[in-house]
Amino acid sequence: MPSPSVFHEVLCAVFQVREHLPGEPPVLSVLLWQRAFDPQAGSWSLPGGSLQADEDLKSSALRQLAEKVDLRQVAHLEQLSVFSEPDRIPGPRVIASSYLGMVPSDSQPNLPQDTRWHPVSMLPEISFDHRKIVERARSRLAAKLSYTNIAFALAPAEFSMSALSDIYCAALGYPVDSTNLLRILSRRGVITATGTVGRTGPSGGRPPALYRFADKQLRITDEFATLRPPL
Amino acid sequence: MPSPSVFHEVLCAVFQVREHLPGEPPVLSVLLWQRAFDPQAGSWSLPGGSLQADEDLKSSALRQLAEKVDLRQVAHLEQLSVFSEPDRIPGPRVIASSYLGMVPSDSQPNLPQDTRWHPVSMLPEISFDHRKIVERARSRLAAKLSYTNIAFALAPAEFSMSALSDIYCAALGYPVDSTNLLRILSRRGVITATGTVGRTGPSGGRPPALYRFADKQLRITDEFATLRPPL
DNA sequence: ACAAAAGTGTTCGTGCTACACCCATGG
DNA sequence: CCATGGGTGTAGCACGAACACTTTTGT
Repeated sequence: MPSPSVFHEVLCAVFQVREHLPGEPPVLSVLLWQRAFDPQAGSWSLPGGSLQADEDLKSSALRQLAEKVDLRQVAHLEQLSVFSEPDRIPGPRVIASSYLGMVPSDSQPNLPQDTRWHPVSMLPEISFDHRKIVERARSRLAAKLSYTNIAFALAPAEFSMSALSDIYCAALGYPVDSTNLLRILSRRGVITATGTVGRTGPSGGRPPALYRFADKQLRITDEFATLRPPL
Repeated sequence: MPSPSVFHEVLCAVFQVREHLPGEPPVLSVLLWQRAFDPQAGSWSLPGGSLQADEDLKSSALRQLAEKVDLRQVAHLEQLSVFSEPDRIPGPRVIASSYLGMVPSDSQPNLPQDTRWHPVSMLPEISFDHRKIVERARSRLAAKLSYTNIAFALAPAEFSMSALSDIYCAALGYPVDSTNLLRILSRRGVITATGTVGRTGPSGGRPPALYRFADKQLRITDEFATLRPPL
C-alpha cells in the first residue's frame, strides 16, 4: 500500500418532523450548526467530525452526535454515499461519509447554542457540499417511506393515524390520506393497534385510536413492486 | 483535524451475464482475481486498490479496473457502501469503499492470467469481507432491475426480447416472461424497437425483432410504487 | 407440413386512490 | 343538536402475471 492516507470525516443529516409554527402542521427539519470561524464563517454545517482510530463509521457518527450536539435519541442511522472529490473542502484532503439519521417527533433534545433545527423548505446558507448531502438524505428518506417501515424512526411510540399522516406529509411534501395509510400499513404488518384511544383535540371530535410500529428495526415491506418471482 | 488518517481502498464487484456452459442459458458472473501471496494466498478477491491523491473514488475504481484487469467497457458503476471496521483486514487499517459495476454481455475483455469470471451461484473461497460485498452488489442489482433501466448496462446495444429476458433471469435468479417484459419496459419508455430483425436461431423459428435501450444513463422508471403524490 | 421460436390478445388478481358515508365526542 | 375530527365501506383503476393463440421462419 504505497499510496497516501487521507483524513476521513462523518457527516450526519439528522431529520425530525417538528412543529415550526404553532397551530400549523409539523414540517421536516434538519439539524445544523453555525460555523463561528472561517472557512465559511456564518454558514450552516451538518454535525459530524473526524473518524477515530478505534471506531467504525457508524459508531463515529453516533459518538459525534452525542458529544457535539448532545443528541442521544437517534432512532435510525444509515449510510448514504461518500464524497471524495480531492478539493471538496479547502485545506488538506478530507473524504466525507454521509449518514441519514432520524429522531422521533416527540423527543426534545437539548441543543448547544450554535445548533438549530431548520425546516428543509427554508434552508439557510449551507457550508461546502453539505447541501448536496441534505438533498440526498431527503430523497432517500422519501423513497424509503414508500417501501419500508422507516417511519418508525420519525414517529413517537404511540400515535393516532392523523398524526402519522402528518409525519408522512411533512417528509414527502404532499398530503397523505390517513384512512388509506392505515390500510396500507396494517396490511403490511407495519403498525398494530394498541387498543387504547387518545385524547380528543382542542376543537372537539372523536378520540382517535392509537397505534404503534410492530418493529423498531428497518424492514423492507414492499420488495419487488414489479418483476416478482413466480409462485 | 487532530485525528489519524487512514488508508482507503476501492473494491469493485463487476458483473457480466455470460455463457458458462455452451447451450445453456447465460449466468450472472463476477470478476475475481486469485491472490498469489499471503495473506489468504489462493483465495479470490475483488479487483480494486488504493486511492491516489488526485482522484475521487469513482475515477479510482475505473482506473484500477483498466490498469489491473484491463477492463475498459464498464457500462455502469455506482457506489455501494463503505466497510470501515478497524480490523476488517490484517495489517494497518484500510477503509474500503465498494462499487457495483456492470459490463455488457457481448463484450469480451482480455483478462490477466490470475483473473477470471465466476458464476455467482458457485463462488470459490473469497478473501476477507469481499463475499459480503458481492452479496450486497447482487441484491442491489436485483432491486434496481425492477424500478430502473439498469439493465442497459448488462445488455448488448441491440437485442431480442428473449435474449433480454435471459439476462433478467440470470440476474434475478428466476424466470422472466419475455412477453410481459416487453410490455413493461416499452410502457415505461425504457426500450424502443429498432425496426430491424435479428437472425433466426440454429433450431429454426421466427426471427426476432430487435430493441435497444432508450437511455444509457441510469434512470428511475418506477418511482413511488405506493404513496404517490396526488393527481 | 411440422417444429421452433416470436409476437398478440385476453383474463384475472391485486393493491392503491378517491370519496362518500357513518360514528363518537365536546360545546 | 351541530360542528369537528375519526373510522368504515365501496367503486374504480392501473398494472402486471399467466397463458392460450396466432404468426413467421427453417428444414
